[in-house]
Amino acid sequence: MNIVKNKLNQAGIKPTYQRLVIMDYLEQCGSHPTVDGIYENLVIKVPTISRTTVYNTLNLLTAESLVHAVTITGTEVHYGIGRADHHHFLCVQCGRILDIEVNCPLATQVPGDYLGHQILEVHGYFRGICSDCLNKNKR
Amino acid sequence: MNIVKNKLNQAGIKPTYQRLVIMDYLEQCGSHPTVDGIYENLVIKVPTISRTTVYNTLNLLTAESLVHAVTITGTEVHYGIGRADHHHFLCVQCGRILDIEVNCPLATQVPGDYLGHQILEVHGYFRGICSDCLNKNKR
DNA sequence: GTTATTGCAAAATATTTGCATTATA
DNA sequence: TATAATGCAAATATTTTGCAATAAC
Repeated sequence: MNIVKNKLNQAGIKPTYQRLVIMDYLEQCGSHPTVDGIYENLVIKVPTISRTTVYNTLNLLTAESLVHAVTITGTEVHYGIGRADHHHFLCVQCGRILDIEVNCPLATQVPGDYLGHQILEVHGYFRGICSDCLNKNKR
Repeated sequence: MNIVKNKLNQAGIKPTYQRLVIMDYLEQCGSHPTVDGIYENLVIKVPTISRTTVYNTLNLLTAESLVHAVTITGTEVHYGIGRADHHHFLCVQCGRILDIEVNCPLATQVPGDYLGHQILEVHGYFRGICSDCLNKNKR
């Protein structure tokens, strides 16, 4: 929890209790939860927490690049720890989002130039069926 | 307009007047409009058209791969003509979405395998400032 | 003429905003 | 204690759904 506090301090973000638990949950859960997923998990331990604060906090943390937003489903936004210096895989069967590493020619030189356009970010969204679901389907 | 009609017929989709004008608009407009953008443009010429029909039609055309959905903004869904066999660039200044061609190692072998996960689709989302906006900024 | 499509209204879902209360440094 | 963050309620935005009227072949 102190590590999380330091991260917020270093980014110049006031480490309130709510921000600490939200950031800590993101680090611990090991997946890419939605606002509602985060809220539903935290409200058990912190009954006074509100969806508004979860929204506020994630917008702030995203702006400061402590977390990244994943819009691969097209419905709710999912959030992950750290900058989006990797890509994302959505399992269309179980809905899980996995981090994946790919060397995309343009991703490796961001920020870069493409036909006169200045590229600042690259997000690779991969859709398919994860290995767990493939195994379940075989049985 | 007859070309559009043939496309729908070939896909086994009944070519109603609404579907024809929606598909035709997508082909003609040369950009990636939202449902609302399509609706607002068409309702001038076709006052009886409804948002529901635009939603219905785009969901159908997407399922049949005649159009592709672009979720790069994280808010509304944008739509483009044809399969998503290319990637997309969002200008964060003017909001325009451009098609771009990139040879991503994984994209070139879709469907493919990545660490046991079966990849069916790849969507590359690039964010930055388009050449037009860069030029405007210089002046 | 039968079946599928359209379009209205309402519902469902996701996110933002206004503002009074509360907690932080 | 002054300022910023929280959290409730309401508003906004996007998309889906139920169903009666309509159009397609």
